[in-house]
Amino acid sequence: MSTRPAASYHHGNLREALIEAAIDVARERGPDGLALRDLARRVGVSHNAAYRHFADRDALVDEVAGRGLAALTSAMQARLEVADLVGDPVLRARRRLAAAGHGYVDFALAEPGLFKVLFTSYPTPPDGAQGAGGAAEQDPFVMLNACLDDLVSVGFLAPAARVHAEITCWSTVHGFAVLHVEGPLRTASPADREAALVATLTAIDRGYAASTGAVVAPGELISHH
Amino acid sequence: MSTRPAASYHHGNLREALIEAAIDVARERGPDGLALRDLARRVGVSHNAAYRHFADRDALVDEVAGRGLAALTSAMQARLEVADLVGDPVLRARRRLAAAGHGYVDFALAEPGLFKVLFTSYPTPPDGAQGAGGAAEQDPFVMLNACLDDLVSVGFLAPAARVHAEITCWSTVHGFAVLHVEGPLRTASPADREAALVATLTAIDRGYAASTGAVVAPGELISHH
DNA sequence: GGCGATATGTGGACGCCGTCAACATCAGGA
DNA sequence: TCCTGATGTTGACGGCGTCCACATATCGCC
Repeated sequence: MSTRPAASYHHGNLREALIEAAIDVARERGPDGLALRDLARRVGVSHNAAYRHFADRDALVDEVAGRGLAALTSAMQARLEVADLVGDPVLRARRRLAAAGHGYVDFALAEPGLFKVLFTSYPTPPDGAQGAGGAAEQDPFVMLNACLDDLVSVGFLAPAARVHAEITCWSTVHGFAVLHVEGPLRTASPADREAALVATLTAIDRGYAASTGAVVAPGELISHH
Repeated sequence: MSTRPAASYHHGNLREALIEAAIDVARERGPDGLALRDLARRVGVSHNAAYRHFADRDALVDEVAGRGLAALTSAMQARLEVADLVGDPVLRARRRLAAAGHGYVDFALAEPGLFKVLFTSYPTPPDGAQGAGGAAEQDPFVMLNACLDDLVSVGFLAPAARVHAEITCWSTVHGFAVLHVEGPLRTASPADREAALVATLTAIDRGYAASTGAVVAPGELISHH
């Protein structure tokens, strides 16, 4: 009867039920609201039952973080795909970088709980990126590097300025997200937030244009929705 | 006997003792390691004694965050003062912005525990900055704005690019700190970290130079230690 | 078909934690 | 001197993560 994994034994497949409940709680209350006993109570099972599927609380949180990472990746990829519609290769590459950043921040603001959980156990990227196993190719960090490599190959970003650019871009976008999600700027209005984000993405674009002396026109970076 | 506030009554002045113990713990274990009962145990007083001086745990954490903010401010100010020694006004203004960012990141890496506590309760800046009360003038956000205004007045940063620049700079530097202190880049070597930070500060400088077409020479931004 | 190994879930206990309520003790002013 | 308020103590409650012993359902093997 391995064709029906659900609705068997005491609970069914409890592991997945726990994870789904954990995602719900994480979205509402963030990582600190995640409690094994509370989760067990919600699923209708007694405390300690979770220990048959997770070594400890951190293991469950890691699982939620993995799902959150996949969601973040999807959000970024959706943004990247609309940027791909641009005809001009240079503008397309520039829009792709801005889209990746925009998707990153939008996800953080749309799902603050998942975003916080995500960064309680994010895999260290420098090694995990080069795996041939396919899954790593959808990692946000890998996507960012691809965008930057594109910018170099179309001649918008100078190779010398490419060095450490992934750190700079990630830092900017991540800092913007953290400051607005749980930091001192969390009280900013959505309009101010969006304006500041566009200004920030534009500043990065302008800086990279300067590395090759490329000419940029104002307002062409952000797609007119 | 109000001239000797210490060494009186049951404990002396317990409030300060608790705060100092809390700072020690926060430096070692970060905000999650801060427990009222543990602190009381360390100070040699029974649990609940802290409730005569703090409304709840958050109030104590806020106090530690305040001390941490002062320490961050001092670290940044020390960096700013060495940048002030530069003769040329334009280079001085550029170095001041880089120094502010460098000091911010260095503090985060030198005191990761305090840095994390700091951002569990950081005051929202847009209003708190304009107080005439003197204390706000040493706020890091105010210092950053002053650096950016300097860049505009010496003609290095275009007024149009000044808009939202404080958000961009803060985001970049804060994201860099967070990613390296508690994030996915926490395993980076100190050498890589420093190189990436210099590259990031340089990228910001280059981008702002482009706003007015100012000419920059490579390597002149970071002071030769 | 039956039986034992294994996987899964239960109940209890321990020691943390924050917090509230009641009680004890000390300082200083009326 | 004695009362009042500030300060510290003891006890309790519920919640948490985690370990242990026990119960029960499932599956493989004979």
